[in-house]
Amino acid sequence: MNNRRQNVIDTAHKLFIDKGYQATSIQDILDGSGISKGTFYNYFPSKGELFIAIFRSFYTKIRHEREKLLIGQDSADIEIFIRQLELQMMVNKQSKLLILIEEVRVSNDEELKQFINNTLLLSLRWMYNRFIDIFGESKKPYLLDSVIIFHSMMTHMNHFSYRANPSGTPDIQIIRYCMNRIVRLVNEVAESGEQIIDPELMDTWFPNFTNHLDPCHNDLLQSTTELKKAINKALPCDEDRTRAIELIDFIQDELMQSDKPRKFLIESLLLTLKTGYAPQVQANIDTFEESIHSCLSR
Amino acid sequence: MNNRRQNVIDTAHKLFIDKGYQATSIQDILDGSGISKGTFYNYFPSKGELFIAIFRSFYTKIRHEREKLLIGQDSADIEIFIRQLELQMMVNKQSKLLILIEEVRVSNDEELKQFINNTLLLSLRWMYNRFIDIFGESKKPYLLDSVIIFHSMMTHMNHFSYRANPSGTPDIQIIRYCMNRIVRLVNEVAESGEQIIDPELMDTWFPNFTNHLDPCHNDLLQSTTELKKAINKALPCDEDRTRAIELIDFIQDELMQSDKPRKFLIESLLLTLKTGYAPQVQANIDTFEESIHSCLSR
DNA sequence: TTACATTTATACAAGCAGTATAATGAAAAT
DNA sequence: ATTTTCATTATACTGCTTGTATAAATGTAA
Repeated sequence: MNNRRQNVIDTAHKLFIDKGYQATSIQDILDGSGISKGTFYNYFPSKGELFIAIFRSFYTKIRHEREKLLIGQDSADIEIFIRQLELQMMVNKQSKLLILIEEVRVSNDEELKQFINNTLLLSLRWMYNRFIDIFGESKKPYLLDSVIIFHSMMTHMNHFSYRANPSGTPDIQIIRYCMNRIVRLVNEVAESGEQIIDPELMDTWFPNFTNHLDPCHNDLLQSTTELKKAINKALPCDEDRTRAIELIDFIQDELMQSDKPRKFLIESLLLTLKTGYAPQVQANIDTFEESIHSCLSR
Repeated sequence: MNNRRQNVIDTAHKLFIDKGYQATSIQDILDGSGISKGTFYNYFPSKGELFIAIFRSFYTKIRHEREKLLIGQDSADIEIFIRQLELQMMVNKQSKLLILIEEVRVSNDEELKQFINNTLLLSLRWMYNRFIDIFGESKKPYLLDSVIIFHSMMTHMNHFSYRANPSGTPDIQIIRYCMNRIVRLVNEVAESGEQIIDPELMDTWFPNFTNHLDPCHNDLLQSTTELKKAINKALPCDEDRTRAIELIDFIQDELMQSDKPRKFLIESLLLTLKTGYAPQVQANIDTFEESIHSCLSR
């Protein structure tokens, strides 16, 4: 039953937080959740996949909430971006995801390492795109450098601030501090023309996301982003728009996160989307549908 | 024989670089260096201690070379600091120390983790003191924030630049890029008065370096630094000065790195120092001698 | 040659991830 | 009502890990 499986996930998550991923043996998880070894390996093919299951649930949640904050807002508004970051930090703090990732990022499990690596890169790419929204296309050549610096700044200031005073500095203060720094930094490097890493190279960092994993996922990401942008422009800011975005997010998730995407679900939602909500963005929906079908027929 | 032991260290270092620390089993090291298990545990009490042995040799080297660059120079000169950073990056790159540390920093071995942690903090503290040299005492309240940002910036830009183009951006370019950023940043936060972490708190981050490890080491560090500063001021920039600094460094190392500091060596060197080289800095030498004796009589 | 230290080979303990299998139980289909 | 199906359990097993223990072999210096 799914309830039992979820219980194992929760128990393992607690144990991982308490003792660390490596230090938690499968036996610990069995004892903690009261199941047998057979059942465990019936639920998860390996300890690494269990971790991925934990991680995926939180990360999917973050992605959704994060996009929700953007609906109907000006994507160039820094305050929205700050709210998105705040949300991320909150989820990370409560689930201790970042601490666990640090540990797993260098574990023995090659598959797990690559998964984490990809997720971090995706997170970086999201931030890069948001920086383009905020600082404008003209600053593009300097925004990958800036994002890398911003990300590392946030991570480390957060780490040491927590260490200096566990109950101390509120997240928002660190975010604003880093944001103040990076705004100046972007203008500075744009003016002096200093560039270390060409953003074009970022795509080459996704080794198996674009290669061994279905290339269609890439198309899907592309068309989803485009479609959402179009909808945000075309539709007024109301319930319909919100619903449409939610539909699209659900379809994307089902296709990318699930092993066996439920075709009937997707077909139905797509129909709703086409007829009900968004006749104005027909072209984008067509592209979207195309990439969906190429995903389904892999 | 010491030669055999060193051979084991070298072999292990190679294996660690190739396969990673965790993935390298002791059996691999035995096979690689052609010794038996008994001999291994005769040389090193554990795999973790072997790692520390590897690490320590490189880090000691870095510390020495780094200080040598400062002899007879203006400690506020940014160019000297840049040269010191360049040196560090070179040694790290060639020995892949940083990559290994990343892995070990989150391993199961609690003792090893703490050792690495301490070393990183020492490195941060060194950088903080150098920042005080460079930016002046007046900027002190903002320099810990700045150092944390600078350090994380360097690490990550280096990481991603290597990833984007392994044979690419030379170290010096990244260092200068980060240095340009941080100079502006320091002035910026000093002007606006934004502070996240109070530098006073840094000392509380050394859990067992100041506690379970001899407190005398702290005194020793203090008096060594003071003495070297005094010598740099008092003596002309010649061979005598260089020799004196080298003597001091050797004594400090022998006391802090060796399990059984060779008392006769230290006594002898101290005498040389007192009579031969530095009669002008008697006061400092007295303090130095005091902390040496408190270290020896622990 | 004798005495001592180092090294080797090997067996061992306790732990790990993951596989395999026979027995149990309970719901579902006939 | 009986049989089939399927998840679950307990347990034994493989092959790996770090680290300990020990007797035999080797070298080395007095």
